[in-house]
Amino acid sequence: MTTIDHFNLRNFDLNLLIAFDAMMEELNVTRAAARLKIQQPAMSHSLKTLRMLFDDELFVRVGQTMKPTSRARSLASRVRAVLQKAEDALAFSEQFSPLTEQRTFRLGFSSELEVHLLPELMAHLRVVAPGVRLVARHAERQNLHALLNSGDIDLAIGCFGEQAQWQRSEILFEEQLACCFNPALMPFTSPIGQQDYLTQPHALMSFTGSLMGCVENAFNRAGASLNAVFSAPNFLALLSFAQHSPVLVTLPSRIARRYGKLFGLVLCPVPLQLEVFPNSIVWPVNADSDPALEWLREQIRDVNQRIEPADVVAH
DNA sequence: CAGAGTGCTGAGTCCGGGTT
DNA sequence: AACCCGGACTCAGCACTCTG
Repeated sequence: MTTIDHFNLRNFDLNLLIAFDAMMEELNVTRAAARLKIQQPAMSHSLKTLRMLFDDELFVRVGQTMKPTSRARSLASRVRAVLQKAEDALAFSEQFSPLTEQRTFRLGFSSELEVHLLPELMAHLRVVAPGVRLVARHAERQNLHALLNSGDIDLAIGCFGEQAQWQRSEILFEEQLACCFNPALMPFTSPIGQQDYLTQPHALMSFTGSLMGCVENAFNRAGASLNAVFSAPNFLALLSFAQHSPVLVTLPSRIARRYGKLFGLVLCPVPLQLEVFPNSIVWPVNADSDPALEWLREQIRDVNQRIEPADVVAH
């Protein structure tokens, strides 16, 4: 491999080569300037510098055109080759090959997505990328930034609220709430009326230690308050509780639909106009250029779409 | 008269010296 | 070693002059 004299290159403005190439293309200072999106005097200044550096006129005015000198003509092909190589180098990006890649991804999931999305995602990855391994971590609003910041996870999926400036995110799906109850223990049938919904005892998911958890603001904005008697960070505990007690469980509609029946519960829409909860893929900005993570985000979108194409609970 | 070249200016960047 | 500051330098644009 040949060495590069960085000191000499440091003192040579490589933009001058671009100006030279544009002049060779246009043979006109004004048009060459327009090509580089600069004003004609700036191009003229560059030409003056090039003339000084190469100790040659390079282009001489003959009537209405600028004729290249023999020195300029001999430089032209070499300058073009340099610029072409630079362009190729900048356009190059590392390719990611799912079938041959050996890599461990570390993903953060909110608790419901751990069971709802992760198994299907892993099953899918085993087929399309057999060399890929996955380490799942539990991620919630409270620890998301720390996990991403420390590099403990490559990306996270869930309902996390506002992202930091050094993070990127894309909405994967918008979640609605639904409720479940054991019809044998409750004095009504599905669909439940608003009055019953607001007065009956409730169990909710919460990661904050409060009874209402992250849905509290949504209910406040809807002008409603629930009679919350139980909260847990795990939806299985809520469903199991509702199986044995006369209580309403309000939780993400995907979870309610998929697991409610397993606990002998009936599903019904929440009889309130509540906002939706955006669930996003979140990753650090510095992972933007990683083709493997870009590929993984695409797989997550695909798997999510396959699991639940239309995530709607009818009101 | 169209287009190239020049002088001047402002904005941005670099760099070296002083200070903490 | 890190930070700050002021002077020097670079670059591009404006206004104008020059030239073929």
